Amino acid sequence: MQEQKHTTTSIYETLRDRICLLDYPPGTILREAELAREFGISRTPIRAVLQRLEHGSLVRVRDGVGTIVTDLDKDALNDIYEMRLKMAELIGVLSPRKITSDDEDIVMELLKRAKRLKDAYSASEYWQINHAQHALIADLIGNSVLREVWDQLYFRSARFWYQVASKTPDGVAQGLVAELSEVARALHQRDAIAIGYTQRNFIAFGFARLKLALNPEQPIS
Amino acid sequence: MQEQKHTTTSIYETLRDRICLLDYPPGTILREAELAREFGISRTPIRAVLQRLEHGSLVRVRDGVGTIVTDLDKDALNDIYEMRLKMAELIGVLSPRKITSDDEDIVMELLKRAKRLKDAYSASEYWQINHAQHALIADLIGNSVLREVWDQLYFRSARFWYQVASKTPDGVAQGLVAELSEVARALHQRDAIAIGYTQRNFIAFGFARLKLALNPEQPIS
DNA sequence: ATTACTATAGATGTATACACCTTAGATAAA
DNA sequence: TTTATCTAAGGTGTATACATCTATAGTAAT
Repeated sequence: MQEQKHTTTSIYETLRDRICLLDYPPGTILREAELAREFGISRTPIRAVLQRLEHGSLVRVRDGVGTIVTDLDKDALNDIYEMRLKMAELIGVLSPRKITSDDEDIVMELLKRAKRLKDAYSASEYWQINHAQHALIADLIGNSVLREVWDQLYFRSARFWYQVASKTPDGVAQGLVAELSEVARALHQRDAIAIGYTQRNFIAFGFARLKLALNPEQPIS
Repeated sequence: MQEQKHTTTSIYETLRDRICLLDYPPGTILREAELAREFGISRTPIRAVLQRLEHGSLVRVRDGVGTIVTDLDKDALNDIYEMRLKMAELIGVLSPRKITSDDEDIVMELLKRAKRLKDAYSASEYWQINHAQHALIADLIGNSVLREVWDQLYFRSARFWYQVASKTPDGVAQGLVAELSEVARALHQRDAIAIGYTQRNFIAFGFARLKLALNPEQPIS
């Protein structure tokens, strides 16, 4: 179909984003032959990509059936968020890299975009800003292992958070502005620990909203 | 060669252990065709195994060259141990599973074996006891994400520790007895947090010995 | 009507031929 | 002697045919 511009990494990112953006909702069955046709390559490199996605717990490959986009039960969701909270606290502790004024510039630009988002919400724009913020903070992490874990957990939880976001756009846009404002302040003070705690708090906030959205019948007991 | 008893998972574990036990030292080049011949299968499933090992950072696949067993520079080693210390502290915090008397029985058995090891050292026996202890503690971890990270970091650092162990067998055998004794006491008191802190301390102790072994010229400043 | 079995369609798993990439050694020019 | 280039050997990457597994729908027996 396409002009062979695809590399395995780009295909990986494409499929990962489709899963995170719920183009492939949980339970979707991906077929290797179908994907191979779409990207104009054979099944072999597609299989490598799917194995990589499986390693990130985004899909499960089942012999004779297909590659199924994973779902998260309440326990798994709890485990992921519990860990994200703890990892956030480590960001500023494990020898982060030095914060520069370039970092400030980037986050100020994102803040502008987020403020515009409050007036005119766009799901894809929200996603992109979120992504850019994540990339910025991940880049501050000095410890390579922590960065890997931080990254994986972000993509593992993204789509469930995104599901909530699309339901209450006003609230999340406002939340994003608040988050970026705090990050901007912390960057200005060159305070990496504050960055981590900011992340911790907004992850906790997001988790609370997520639980509320998933159990709408149960008020906070 | 073999009678096709191999499954991809068993081959993965075989190669992983060969790397950890330094049968394949860092820098070793693994060739897909060679491995395929050894296990009596084609290159295709071998490639899947090697990709899995690459995800665990035990090898790097280089086009046109081969699959190279990774080495660790000082920074990477630091990052891994820094994280292991922090993960250990979380073991007892993130809702561990209930400790039973079965756990006690297992560790007491391991302790007996470790004590015998002090008289007659055997590298493979040391390795097996260490493995069993790791499996026992990993099984106590309630949070599935933490368990994954804990597991991966264990295998990622194992061979470097093992390298030191083979040089000073007496010290490590004695250290293993001390570690298992503390674990036994913590298990007896049903104190999961103590388990985590015990692990943290022995990891720190091991890291100090590791650094000493890697920089023998530099005394502790 | 229900249940157990069977056949079949379609998916992933595997084997293999070929394409492309990397590197070392040979070779020729300076 | 040194250096630059070329060539060939041997590695991983890809395409494709075939083997095997799974689930479903149809069919026959109870």
